[in-house]
Amino acid sequence: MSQPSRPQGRRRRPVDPPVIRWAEHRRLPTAQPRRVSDLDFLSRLEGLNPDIVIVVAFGQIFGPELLELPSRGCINLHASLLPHFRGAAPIQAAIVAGESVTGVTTMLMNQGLDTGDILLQEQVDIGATETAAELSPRLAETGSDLVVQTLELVDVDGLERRPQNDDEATFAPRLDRSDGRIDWTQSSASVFNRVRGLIPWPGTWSELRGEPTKIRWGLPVESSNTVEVAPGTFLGLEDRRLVVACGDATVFGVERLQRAGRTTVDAVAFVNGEHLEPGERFG
RNA sequence: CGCGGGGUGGAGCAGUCCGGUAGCUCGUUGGGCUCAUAACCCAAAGGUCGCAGGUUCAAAUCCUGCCCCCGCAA
Repeated sequence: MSQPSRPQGRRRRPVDPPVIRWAEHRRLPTAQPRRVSDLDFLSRLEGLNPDIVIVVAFGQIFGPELLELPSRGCINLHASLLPHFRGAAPIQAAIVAGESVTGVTTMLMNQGLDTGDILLQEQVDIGATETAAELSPRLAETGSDLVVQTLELVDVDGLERRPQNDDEATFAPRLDRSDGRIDWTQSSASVFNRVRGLIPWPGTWSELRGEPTKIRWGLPVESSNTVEVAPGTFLGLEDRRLVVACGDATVFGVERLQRAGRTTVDAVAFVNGEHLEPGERFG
């Protein structure tokens, strides 16, 4: 069961979610309810008389009828160490926040947003330069193991449920394109966390000469030029990096960037092609 | 038929509206300068202007068709 197939890509063709393709390939029954509260869908599910329902990255809110349908409840795998980073984008939020550790959690679902009692939890380290694109599959791997463990414990009634401490809750709301806008007044470390946390989507960008320019990759660099200039100011090319002033007297070295409609290029090519001069500002 | 941008020496781009010798910043090669250099100076090589057809005395530029890449959108 997954979300309805939605138009995707440049041609706007409806594309089946991967889970649906996987299941159909194996001749397994599928369902793609527009809303899980649909009566048709609920009655179909009821007919299966499920013991348990496993939910991973599904994106729809479950109503009480559905939550109470399986005899042993609905279990959700969430890609964070709850109660931290409740919500739609926990992986990205952990990186953007500069965390060095995150993890996966299985919980017994209730009506709140990722507020159910915790069943099992496992930590996963975040690499110092790791991107969300790299961390996601690692969490998926650990998470799938955790789901299996959880089910094994359910089988022998060996699960303990631990309520979440709501006072420690933080939130990771659904991302959109505006989250990718770089705030150069932040430190270069924060800029870096955003750049790597939002790969591959929505990506980070900044305005240059009135047009959005994607900042594909870069690193905080040593400040050889601590002069007081406005954040976002292009300081020059250093070590093949496009050096931009950030907050707290730090500087960020952009390595790859992309203008709208153009391909991604390295910093040297960008400066050559755009005839970018020191003093120009990103914003 | 979702909206839009692009394809020009090895790289990134300008030139296309308004047809008339292929241009810029780099890179490469050779030479010079220097204690030395990725710095500086001089010179050179390197391009079927995505493909095909059409219009024209003349097409990167105008017209038609096709191929490929990308941004937005999810």
